[in-house]
Amino acid sequence: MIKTYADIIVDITSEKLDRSFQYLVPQHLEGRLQPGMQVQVPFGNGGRMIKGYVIRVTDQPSFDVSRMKEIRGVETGSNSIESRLIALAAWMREQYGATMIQALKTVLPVKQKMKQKEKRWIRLLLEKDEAENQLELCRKKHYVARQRLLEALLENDTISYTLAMDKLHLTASVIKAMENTGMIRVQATEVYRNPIQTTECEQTKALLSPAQREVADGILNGWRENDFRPVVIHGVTGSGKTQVYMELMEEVLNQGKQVILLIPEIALTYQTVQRFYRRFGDRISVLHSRLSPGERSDQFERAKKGELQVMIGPRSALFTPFPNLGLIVIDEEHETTYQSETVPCYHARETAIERGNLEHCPVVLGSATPSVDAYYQAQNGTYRLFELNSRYENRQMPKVYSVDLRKELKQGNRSILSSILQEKIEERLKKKEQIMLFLNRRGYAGFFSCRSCGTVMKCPHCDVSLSQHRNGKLVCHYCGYETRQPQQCPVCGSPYIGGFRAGTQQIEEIVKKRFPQAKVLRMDLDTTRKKEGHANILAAFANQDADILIGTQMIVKGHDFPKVTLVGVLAADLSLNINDYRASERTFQLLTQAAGRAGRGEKPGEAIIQTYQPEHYSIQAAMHQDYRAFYEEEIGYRKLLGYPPVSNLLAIHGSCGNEELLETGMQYIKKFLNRVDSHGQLQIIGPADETVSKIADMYRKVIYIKQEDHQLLLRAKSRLEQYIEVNSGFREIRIQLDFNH
DNA sequence: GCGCTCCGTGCT
DNA sequence: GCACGGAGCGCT
Repeated sequence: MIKTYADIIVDITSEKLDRSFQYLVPQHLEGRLQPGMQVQVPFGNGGRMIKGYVIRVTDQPSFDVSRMKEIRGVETGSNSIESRLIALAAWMREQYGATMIQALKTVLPVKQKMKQKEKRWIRLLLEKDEAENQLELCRKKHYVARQRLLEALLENDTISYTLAMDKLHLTASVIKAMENTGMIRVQATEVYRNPIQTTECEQTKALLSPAQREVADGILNGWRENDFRPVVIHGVTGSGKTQVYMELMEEVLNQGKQVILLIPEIALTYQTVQRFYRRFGDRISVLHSRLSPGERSDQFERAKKGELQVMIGPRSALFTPFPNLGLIVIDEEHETTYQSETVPCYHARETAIERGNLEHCPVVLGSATPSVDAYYQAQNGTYRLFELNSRYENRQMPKVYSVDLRKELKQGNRSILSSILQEKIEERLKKKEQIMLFLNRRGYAGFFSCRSCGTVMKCPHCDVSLSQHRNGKLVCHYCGYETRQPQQCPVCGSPYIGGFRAGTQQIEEIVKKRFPQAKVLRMDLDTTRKKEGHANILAAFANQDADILIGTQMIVKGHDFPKVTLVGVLAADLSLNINDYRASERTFQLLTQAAGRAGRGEKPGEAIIQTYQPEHYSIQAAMHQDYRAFYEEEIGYRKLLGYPPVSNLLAIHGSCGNEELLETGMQYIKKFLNRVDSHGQLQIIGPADETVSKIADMYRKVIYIKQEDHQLLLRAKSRLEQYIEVNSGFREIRIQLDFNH
């Protein structure tokens, strides 16, 4: 019989203990222990019993067995929210190649490191006039300390204890004495701050259209028949998916369960939240990136205690510790922001589905342009598919035209605005309707180059070109390197050196020059940097303080401007040229979403897509607003080349300051993989330079492995992880594994 | 997080 | 020479 060992994370919130400890598995627990289970283990010199969570069971000890202690017992009610979330973290670790600690940190609420020094408050117990009498009394008796405190309390009936001590120079004895007289009370309440501030609101309930009703009923009927497969709602832009979500949420809430609603951060605006608030009242709370870790964990704490029923937020809201989770909704499921950029690089959609599995709760994915991954699963029956094919109240879909910029150039128009677009803008301005101009900046850097020899100014630390900023500086977007704009080419000395014009600022200038009568707003990183800048611009445009809104991707996400009847996409195909198998998918989604901004009010809308590749299928499909056509074309291409979702793709990213060391390291990995893969089942590609081959002086290389069988790939991944851990040669190289990203 | 060790301080 | 206590270490 082989002995088994368990890696345990102890339940002590301290940076120092943020790693696993290995324990012996006693005979009676052998084979019964599962990751995520809660156990009792002796810890520390005193052998004091504490809670721990199993994160891995293995038959290979990685610690001196003679010094190892034994697991004492399994928690009987080992089904707490925490253990379910830890099981989710274990899955994330396995799936996305992270350490358990990294996974746990993303999943569990950040408990405050400062041992929540119970913040104490002093509260005035007296009525105002009575307090003033007391104050007068203190003045007479020259009780200066009491006087100061009363004055402060009259202004603000609760003040923090520490503030009273420091600012008002009081001593504990004074406060104690006053507390004994019954004038004040010292209390240690935790004050939760609800990030939503709103006025009283009636709980409104919009009637569903027949199409929405049908979708909602279809989904609910499935649940009643215990069909808990994930659901994809493919609803065209403006079809009112939100109302369907609300209907489903209502049903789940009525069963006494809780709901998580994920929204891309960029769409998480006051208006969106208000809509849900109006329907569900203060049972909801919102997470967003501006919340401090403390405020965030407050919200999680409230959710755990059952004070909240609905959590709305970006991908991190997925880990809300609801005791009885009944539904997870992911709006705009195709959005790239659901992919985490930091380790573990989890995808909220996949992780939500796993959490759904663990908690037996359904997951609903909604989008006007479903991700190819989700739609593929819906096609093969793993997910259920529902469609909303027309807009709410039968509003018309926008008419979409494409303009071939090559022809435009032949006809002598060198402007970024095609003649048709200029005409249409003119027309809308006359009719006092609004226009959105969308610049697809993905894959584009505002580079600065020499017109004579073609030298492009590059960052000395990264393999990217520098972008030109208005302040006369060139900036690297990867490492923040800055330099003055040179007056002449550093290579050939030519004075004809300058920025490649295509940024939003330049477009703003061009548009202002061409349409001097129009009021123009620009939304990009520069204009939204200020706090609330983002919301201010959107509000101004919604108020019709401007005729034209110019911006990058951030203007196309989910905003509803009823007066917009024309959307112009200035250079549709910039994102087609990036080196990524999802480039076509991203382009199609962006174009469809952008076009979908037009005609959301009473008047029908139009969209103009300017492109150099009008024949490309993702542009064709976006023009005809035909998702199916796009999907069929795209899935064929993915099948042919072995990309997800048809096949699985594991990326092994390596980065290192020493290029040679990196190359040999990556070659070793390749050799190892070839050894493991004795049957030649893995398709190993690389090592090759990353698209950006150097960032902040760290060279970057990548190996891709393609394999249809997910399990087979997972096995190769864990073998590789062990190999890297054991071989000290990899200490200098940062290796990051990434699944289907 | 908590008990244990180590070392400085101060008293005998 | 020893008792006390604060800081910091390590826990499987």
